[in-house]
Amino acid sequence: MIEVLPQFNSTFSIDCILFGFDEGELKVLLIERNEEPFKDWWALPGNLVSENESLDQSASRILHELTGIENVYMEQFYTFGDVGRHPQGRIISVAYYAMLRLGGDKALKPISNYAKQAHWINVKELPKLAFDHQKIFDQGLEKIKRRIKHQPIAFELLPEKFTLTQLQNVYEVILGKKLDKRNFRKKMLSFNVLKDLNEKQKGVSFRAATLYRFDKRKYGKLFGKEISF
Amino acid sequence: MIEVLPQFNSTFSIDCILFGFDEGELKVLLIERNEEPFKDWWALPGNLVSENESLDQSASRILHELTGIENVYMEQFYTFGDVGRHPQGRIISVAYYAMLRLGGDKALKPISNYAKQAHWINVKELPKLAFDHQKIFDQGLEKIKRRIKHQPIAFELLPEKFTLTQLQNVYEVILGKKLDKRNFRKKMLSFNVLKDLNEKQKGVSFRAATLYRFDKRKYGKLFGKEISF
DNA sequence: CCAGATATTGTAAAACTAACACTTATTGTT
DNA sequence: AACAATAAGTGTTAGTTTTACAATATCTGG
Repeated sequence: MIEVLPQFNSTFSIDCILFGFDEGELKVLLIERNEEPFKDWWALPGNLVSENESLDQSASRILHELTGIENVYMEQFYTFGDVGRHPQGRIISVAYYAMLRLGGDKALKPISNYAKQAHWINVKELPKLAFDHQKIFDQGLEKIKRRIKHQPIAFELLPEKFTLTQLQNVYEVILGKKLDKRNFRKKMLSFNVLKDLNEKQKGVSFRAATLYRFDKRKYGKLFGKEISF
Repeated sequence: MIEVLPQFNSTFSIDCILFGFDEGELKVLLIERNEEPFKDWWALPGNLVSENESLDQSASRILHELTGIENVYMEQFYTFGDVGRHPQGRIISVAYYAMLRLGGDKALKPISNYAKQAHWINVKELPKLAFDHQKIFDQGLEKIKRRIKHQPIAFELLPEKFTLTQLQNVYEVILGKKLDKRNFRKKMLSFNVLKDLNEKQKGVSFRAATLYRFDKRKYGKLFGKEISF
C-alpha cells in the first residue's frame, strides 16, 4: 500500500463542550491548563486524536479521561480549521458537545494531569479562553439552542426524576427567555414522553411538585418529528 | 516555537457535495477518478487541504479548481473520520455542500486532470462511490432536506428569474413529496422574499407564468425566523 | 390558623395548516 | 374562428395550534 504522506505537519484534535445544569444556571466544564501554550488559561477539554480511533471514539475517550464519565451521547457539530488557530502547528479541531446530569451518581473523577483543575462554570461568566475556544463555545451554544427547540433533549441535563418547573427552567435558561407556564406544561405533556411517577418532590418548604421521568420508549416515536418552543 | 509533531502520519481533506437542479431533477456533481485508489470509480470532488488555507478557503479553492465556479457560499456540515475510510493513511475529510444554478452564465470549466470526467448525475441514479462517499452524500442530502424546510434556500438552485411552479418543483424533488399548489404559493408569497418582476415566461406553448426574483434585502429580515413546509 | 411560596389548572381569540376544484390565459391545430 | 391541450392562477372552510391571560390548591413553618 502506498501511503499518502502529508506535505506538511498537520494533525487533528477533539474539543468537547460539556453542558451541565445546576442551581438554575447553565454551566460548561472548563479546565485550567497546566502546559504551554496557554499555560494557566482556561480551555475546553480536548486532546489529539489517536491513530486507531475514529473521531467519535476519540471524543468518548477524551470525555472519559477528563471526567470519568462514560456512555454519554456526544454529537459532533463543527470542525474548526483556521490557519493560525493553534500556535504549535496546523491542527484542526473537531468539536463535540454533550449534555450531562450533574451531581447524582456520576461525580467527576479527577482530571488527568494535563490540567491544574476542572470546574463547572456558569456560561454567563466565562473567563478568557485559550486558542479559538470562545468561538467554538459560542457556536456550540447556538447549536443546542436550535436543537432544544426541535428535540426534547433538555432531559439530559436534569436528574432522572424532575419536576415540570425544573424542566421549564432549563428551556428558559438555554433559550434566554421566559416561557408561559401553562402553555409550556400543556405542550410538553402533549408530546407524551414524560411519565408521571405519582411521586412528589421532597424537602421543599412549599407545595411539592409532581415528579416525572423521561420515557425513552415513547421518545423513539417522537424522534424525527419536529417540535418547537 | 515548539512544533507539535503528530505521532503518526495524518492529514485532512475536503469533499464537496455540489447540488444542482436540471430538467426537474436534483443532480450532484461527480468525478470519475483517474488515479489510484479507486481508479475509474465515481467520487465526490475533493482534495487535500493545503498548508496556508483555512478549511473554508480550501473548500472554495477546490470548488473553483474542479468547476471554475467562484463566489458560491459553501457550508461545512460534517467531518468524517473513521479509521479505515481512506486506504492510504489516516485522512479525515471535512464535508461541505453548496447549491448551484446550473447552465446559464456559469458553465463548468474543464476539471483538473486528476479526474477523467465530471458529470451532473441524478441523485436517484448514483453509481457506486469511492471511499465513504456514499455515506457523505447521504448525510449531505439529509442536511439540505432539513435546511430547505427552515430557510428559503431553494432559490440557489434556480436561475435568477423563475416561476413559482419551478420553485415548487425544487421543494418537491428535495423533500420527496408532492405539495399543494395553492398552499405552497400562499405560504411562499407570505414570506415576502419574492419580487414579482411583472414579466412573463417566454417560449412555452401554454399560458406563460409570472417570473419572480429572490429579494436579498427582504431575505435578511426573514433570516433567523423559522419557516416550514 | 395564617403567611409565604410554588403547583396546578382552562378558556377564548388569533394564527396557522390542510384539504379541496374551477376558471383563465396562451398556443397550436383543424 | 373554434377548439383542444396545457399549465397558471385563485378562495374558502374546517381543523389544529398557538398565544395570552389569573385564580385556586397545596404544602410548610411560625
